[in-house]
Amino acid sequence: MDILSGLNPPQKDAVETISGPVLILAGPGSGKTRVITHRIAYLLRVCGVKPSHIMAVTFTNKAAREMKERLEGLVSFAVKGLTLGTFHSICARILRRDGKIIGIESGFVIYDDDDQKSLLKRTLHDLNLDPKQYAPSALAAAISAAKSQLLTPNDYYQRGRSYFDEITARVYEHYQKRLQESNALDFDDLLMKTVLLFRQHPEVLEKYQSRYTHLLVDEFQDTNLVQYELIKQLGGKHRNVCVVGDPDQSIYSWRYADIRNILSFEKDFPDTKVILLEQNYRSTKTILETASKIISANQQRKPKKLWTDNAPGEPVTIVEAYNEQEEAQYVITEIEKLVGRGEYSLGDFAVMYRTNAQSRVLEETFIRYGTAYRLVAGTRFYERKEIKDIVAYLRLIQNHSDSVSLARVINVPTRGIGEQTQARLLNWAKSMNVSTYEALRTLAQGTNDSPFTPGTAKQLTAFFNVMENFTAKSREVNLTDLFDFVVESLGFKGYVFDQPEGEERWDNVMELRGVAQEHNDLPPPDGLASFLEGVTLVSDVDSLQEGGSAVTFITLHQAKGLEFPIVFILGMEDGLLPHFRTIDDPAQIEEERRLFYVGVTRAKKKVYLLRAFRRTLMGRSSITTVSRFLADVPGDKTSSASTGWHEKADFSSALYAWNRLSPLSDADLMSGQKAAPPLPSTALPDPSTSRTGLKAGDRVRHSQFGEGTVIGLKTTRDDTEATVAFADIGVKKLLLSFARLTKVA
DNA sequence: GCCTCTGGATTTTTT
DNA sequence: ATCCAGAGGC
Repeated sequence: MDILSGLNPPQKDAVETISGPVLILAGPGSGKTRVITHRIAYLLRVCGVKPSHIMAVTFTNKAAREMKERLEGLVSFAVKGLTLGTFHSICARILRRDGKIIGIESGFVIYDDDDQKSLLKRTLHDLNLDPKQYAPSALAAAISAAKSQLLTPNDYYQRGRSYFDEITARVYEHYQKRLQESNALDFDDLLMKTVLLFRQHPEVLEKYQSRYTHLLVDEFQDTNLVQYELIKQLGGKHRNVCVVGDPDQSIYSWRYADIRNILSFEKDFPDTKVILLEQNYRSTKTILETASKIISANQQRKPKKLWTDNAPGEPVTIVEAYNEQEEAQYVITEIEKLVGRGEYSLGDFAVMYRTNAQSRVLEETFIRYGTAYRLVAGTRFYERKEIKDIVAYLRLIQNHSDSVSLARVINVPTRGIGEQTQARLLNWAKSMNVSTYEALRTLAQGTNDSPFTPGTAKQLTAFFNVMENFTAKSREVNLTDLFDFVVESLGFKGYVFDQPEGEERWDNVMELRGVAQEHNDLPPPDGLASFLEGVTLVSDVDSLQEGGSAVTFITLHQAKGLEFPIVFILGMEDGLLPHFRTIDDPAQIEEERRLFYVGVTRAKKKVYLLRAFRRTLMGRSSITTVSRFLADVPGDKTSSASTGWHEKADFSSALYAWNRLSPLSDADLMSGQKAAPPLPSTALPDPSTSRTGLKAGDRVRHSQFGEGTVIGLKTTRDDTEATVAFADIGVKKLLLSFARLTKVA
């Protein structure tokens, strides 16, 4: 049987044990993804299970997409009807179909963190609470914590101890009311409401339980209580539940993931078969042994014995740079050296770090050297204002109750509806006990009982008519036509162009149009719905395209599940890794160590661990402390390198003391003591090359615009903008982080 | 009602 | 260092 060939005995076991609960404990690089895809293929091809009876849950949409591709490669036909996605996207689907019974309209919108924050602010305002005293972010965290433990506002009242708990309970309750009014759910609601739906309506649960005869859950160590509850509910009938995880890679406890789910699983499913995948196929012996040493420093864990047949390979290189600029320079120099030898290409390298802020220096340095890179996250496309505005219009079209979107767009582009008017409108709607949108309708129908002057009433009515017009259109035409209609009716182009970097913003809008186009084959209302869902539930890694000719910059968290031939881990300093916010809690330190472990085990061939002697954080430069984790890295597996600043500085110890005492800037200290940076800053930005490996003159292809020639590249704060001349469309400026430009030979 | 300026906060990780 | 919210001027 070809589905089983090439698997080792425990892998084979994991694929073939399809009845009853299975817990697969899979070490890094042990072929976990392979096992999952083969298992599904086995179910389909050998056991004759229908795709529609299988649910597979992944951590990211990207993982889901890749799994589908690999699966289809294996079974060599298109798999239709399989339920495959993240917990969030699967729950959204369930609630759209069956949420009505617990008061969720199928057209609900999903509020992201930004929307959540807006709504919380309004809630605070309603409750006469000072947002300075009760930080919306802290309340959001508390509410999210509550929801992750299935606590309703009522439960919260009963648990409340401190004054802050009391406040939180009140805010939570009111916030939920506001969400309900807006027909909106936040991320945590997607999970929690699904569990509640199943609890309150066993007949609905029964429907799903019967349908899904086989359940698979990846990254089980990072599930929270609600997700685990869902697994128990859905798998409760057939009990063919297979969960795959690695406690040593649990790094999301701050998102209320709970390792104890692994222990609970064996208790809740007493006949669980446990399968260990311990052979590593990814890394060299040196890397695997180093990683094992690191993780065995954790007290709260079960020891396990990972092994590999791979060659010993090269030592782990530990580097001490002078500061973060030099740290980045070392990375580049090393990469250029290895690429120069022809052994590796840029796509083989990943640079990993604890905090997103660390990517900045990397970017600056890579831009200066003209080395191609790609940053995961950073520029979050969907967080741009012009994008959020359009999306808010589209959301409001789908769901007139969406108060956050309404508030966002009612005066965009400016139509003379200011804060006063908006506050008055909210109050008026409240007094009539209708939604804001319905209040507008009343006004438009010509009531003489409104609190507005005729002029203001006219403005509001105009806005209402615009929305009605959009809504009518949305029922008739496909998504891009609707998109164009909205954008044109609003005069959005002119509006956007009047703002700084207008052209760039406009091109972003056009990129969004390109995304909309992908939903065009669905009939009118569905296209909009599926587009909006995709827009909210995407994550940053989802857009990462592996390989290619650029170095990957990525946080340690995002790196989970990925692999690269060569990995650099930056900022091996106490305060960064482990992060200073975790340092007084041993449990959290252990999680930081797991994070480090995840980073190291991403590497196939070689690992570099870097630290800086001095580092500037939040505007303050100070001398660092070596990460305590380096003490766990076995000395016989490492080699040290230096960027040479010790030797170049003749009085390094004096310099050290001086640094401690003197408030002089880095520039003062470094003059004459350290090699000058390779290029003066006036040489940036280099117009002829970009971090994506494109240069002026290259032929490229764009999904919408067709083929064109790059005529210029400009690096902005967090992105590269390419100016491309397209044959049919003319000259366009495109953001490379988003526009999928492929080079044509 | 809208725009600009300034002081204050802010940075851990994300579906 | 950078971003955001609130205050004050037009």
